[in-house]
Amino acid sequence: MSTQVLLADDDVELSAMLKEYLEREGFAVTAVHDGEAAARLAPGGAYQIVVLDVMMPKLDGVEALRRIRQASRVPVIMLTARGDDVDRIVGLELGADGYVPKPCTPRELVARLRAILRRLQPQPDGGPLSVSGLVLWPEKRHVEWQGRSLELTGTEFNVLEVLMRNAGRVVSKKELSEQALGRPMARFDRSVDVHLSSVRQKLGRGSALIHTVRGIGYHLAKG
Amino acid sequence: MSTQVLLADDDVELSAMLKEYLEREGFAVTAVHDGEAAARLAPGGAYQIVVLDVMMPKLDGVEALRRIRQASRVPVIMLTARGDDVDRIVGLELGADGYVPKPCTPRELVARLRAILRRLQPQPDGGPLSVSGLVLWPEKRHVEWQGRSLELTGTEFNVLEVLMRNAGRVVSKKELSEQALGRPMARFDRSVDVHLSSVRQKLGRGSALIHTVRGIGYHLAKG
DNA sequence: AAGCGCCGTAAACCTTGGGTAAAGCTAGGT
DNA sequence: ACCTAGCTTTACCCAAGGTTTACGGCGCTT
Repeated sequence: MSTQVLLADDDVELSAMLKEYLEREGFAVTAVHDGEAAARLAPGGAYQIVVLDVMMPKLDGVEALRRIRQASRVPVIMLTARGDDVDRIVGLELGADGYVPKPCTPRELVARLRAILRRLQPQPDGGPLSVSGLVLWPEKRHVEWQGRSLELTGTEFNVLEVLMRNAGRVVSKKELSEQALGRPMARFDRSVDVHLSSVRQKLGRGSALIHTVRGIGYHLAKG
Repeated sequence: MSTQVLLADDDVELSAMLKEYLEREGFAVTAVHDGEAAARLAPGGAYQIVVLDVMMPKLDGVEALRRIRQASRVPVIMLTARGDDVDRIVGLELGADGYVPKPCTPRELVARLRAILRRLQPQPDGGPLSVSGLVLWPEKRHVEWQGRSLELTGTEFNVLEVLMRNAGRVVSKKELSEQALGRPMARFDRSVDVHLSSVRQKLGRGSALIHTVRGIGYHLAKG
């Protein structure tokens, strides 16, 4: 089974060329030409990796990435103008897994794709996470607490997933903001607190599992 | 051979304190107090790592970094005002290798230095500290005494960590204030005493491990 | 033994951070 | 255009915890 790639770039000719090259290299490529389509298709689970051009009509790459991250942790590579470090930084903070300066040769892109995929392989994803009575299926976006299904919103789910992936250690609010909300934490930003509060409410008695570490972040008890 | 650090910060007192601490941690420190000197010395190859305050006379840290990067890839850590994401972004864009929010404890800075150096040239570090029945995990901010978890506040944890890192020798109250509270000790300042008192209470019988050395500081028994 | 300075610690004080309800704001759906 | 779900911001309150104060005790010095 070949690797499914979602390629989002508004330059139709360039896309075609990259697609052809990638397919010759053994990838299966779906090409779209605006950020909206990318944001719609990427989280569906059909793709192992997503390539996003930063400059795109309707929705630019950064905004598309933000939306994707609200629903999915699929690996994303950003294509940025060469030397545009700001886009690069913003992208990485929003949770991009890599970037490639543009213009680039198809070979550079493939090398980067392979590097990212190799780096992410060792994590045997896909199985459910299970921590002290909580069971979470990342792809199904479904959680259960002591066998009962929890009705969480997208962000609440992300918050809980990050905590479960790091069960047993303190996760800083900064990390939670970046990984679960997909953006750097700002001063006076209470969003993480509020989502966490909601998660606790929905957990009911189980809320005791999540321990506040004042001035740092939160901690999900393991074991 | 110890690691050569170039420290650039215009606050002379703070520099002296950081220098003292870094030297006790095994670094060799050269301190300068403006960006011009930093930019002149940093690229020479004499230093393994450079710490730059963003706010400095003559040449600010960002500009100094820019000049350094024209001539050298020496690792650079920026000291930025807490929460100033703009400086942070600009710094990273220009090729800084890390940043530390200010004010920070010397311990935070050292941790960051070690992290950067480790990332750039793999050196092991970071396991739990273990001293006569106490086990402390710095990253998890968790301590156990004879297998039982201790519920310490942030500062109490810092105090105990400093004592454990220096187990077997007397640690002065001045050092404790600087390293655990992150500020120089003032006259009539009893804060260290009070935190230490709390730690002892929570240690219960184990409080016997910590000896008061009248007129100097405290001593945590090793072995 | 008297005096002084240092320490232990309880308690007052005060600042900061977190919980959470509710208002504000989008984006998507109908 | 309106409605709705859900994320963010705001606002208020309370609690945690850091610092300062106060006082009592102990030890060293003379």
